[in-house]
Amino acid sequence: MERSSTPPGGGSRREATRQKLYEAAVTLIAEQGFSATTVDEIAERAGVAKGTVYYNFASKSVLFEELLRHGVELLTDSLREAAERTERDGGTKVDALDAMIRAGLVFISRYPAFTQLYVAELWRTNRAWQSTLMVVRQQAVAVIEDVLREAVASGELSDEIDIPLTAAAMVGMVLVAALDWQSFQPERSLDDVHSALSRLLQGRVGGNR
Amino acid sequence: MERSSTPPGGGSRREATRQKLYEAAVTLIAEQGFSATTVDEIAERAGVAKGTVYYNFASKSVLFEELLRHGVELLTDSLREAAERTERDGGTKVDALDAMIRAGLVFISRYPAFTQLYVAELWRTNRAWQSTLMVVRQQAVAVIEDVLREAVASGELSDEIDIPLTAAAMVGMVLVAALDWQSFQPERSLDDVHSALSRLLQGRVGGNR
DNA sequence: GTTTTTGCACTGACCAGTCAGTTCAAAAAG
DNA sequence: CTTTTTGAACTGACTGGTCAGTGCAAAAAC
Repeated sequence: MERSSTPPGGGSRREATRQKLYEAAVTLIAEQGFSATTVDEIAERAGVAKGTVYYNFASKSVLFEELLRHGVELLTDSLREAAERTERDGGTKVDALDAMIRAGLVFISRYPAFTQLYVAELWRTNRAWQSTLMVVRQQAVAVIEDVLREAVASGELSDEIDIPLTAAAMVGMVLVAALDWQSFQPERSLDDVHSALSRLLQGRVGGNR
Repeated sequence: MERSSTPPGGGSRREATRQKLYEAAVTLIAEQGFSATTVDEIAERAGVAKGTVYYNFASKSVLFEELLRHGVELLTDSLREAAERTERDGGTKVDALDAMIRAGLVFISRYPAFTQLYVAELWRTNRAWQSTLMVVRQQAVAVIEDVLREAVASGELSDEIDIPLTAAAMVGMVLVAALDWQSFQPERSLDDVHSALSRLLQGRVGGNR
């Protein structure tokens, strides 16, 4: 049983296998959806035997759930980090929001398949991993809501804004713009996309009254 | 042997069956996804035999494609109508955008399942109905882009805005805010949600510079 | 006005194929 | 030696699609 020497990452052998399975699963499920993706396909794409999948994960859906948790954790960390960095650098709260938008775009362009898959599952009901999804969603949205709340507290934003709705709208703005960017005009630069969204957020589109 | 005579409802018997199948399919697929939804389930929910599904549609995916076409047509008409009505009433282009946001919200609250399903499929690749989806997406986005373009032409909006990206961002804003509204705080009124989004569009959130 | 025919719309049992998950002996890796 | 992986065979439930047959109301025939 050939094995490709020591995995570059440094983790245990098992962890490396898990990672390969995540990567295989995420692209396949993003393309085809969870149900249409077979365990055989995942194993093949990852270059392991089917038995290995079941040695590492209890079931197909457990693999998927852990994938979701893993991915959203990356996103949440990245958003939080962006906000904190801005804070340290003496930026305003609005600057922090802007930095989070950029961080969101960076994340989506780095992990487009994960994003796709997440969006496709988020608003479904009656699925096994529904609760996992809710928890994980709340973690990510909370980061944005926190910054919005601070911005209101500091008087930077009007206290008339609706925090959860505004957060959701911002997520949607970034998500859809980024997915469209990736799918339909991938030649555009990240800065391009970011500046279009900044302009929208900062009210240089709709005219003010 | 003439068939034509119209049964009570108004449409032919066949059309009524098709409608029932659409309704059954849209909720099931929104909940579970395309592949996880069986033709047996669709038939049962619609109260017809499985054979009837295949009598009316060539295949499961054809049923789904026609469903997509049908739904997006409703949306597109509604958006266009909102924009035209505003125009007739002497509103500005920005007013038209605002009216379209409202029309979007109304549509989503009326057909949440369809919206869910559409979002879940839109960015997938390698699926049979990919091309249908693209066509239908373009129809809807074009309506928004047209109004944005007119607003720029009339000087109402800066000509520095990126039309396709701004349109995508607006779609995302409405989509995600509305889905979150439906899923997580359904008690909110449409006006509530609409005013939060208006505020965002019209730059009363991010502070101006 | 009664009987017969026609064909659309629908039915549901059935089939051939697919897939998640299991099993396990053996081999590789460490 | 222990942990991990392999790989192939197997199971049993499930699924998309098929097809011979039914019901029925309008049309045709008488």
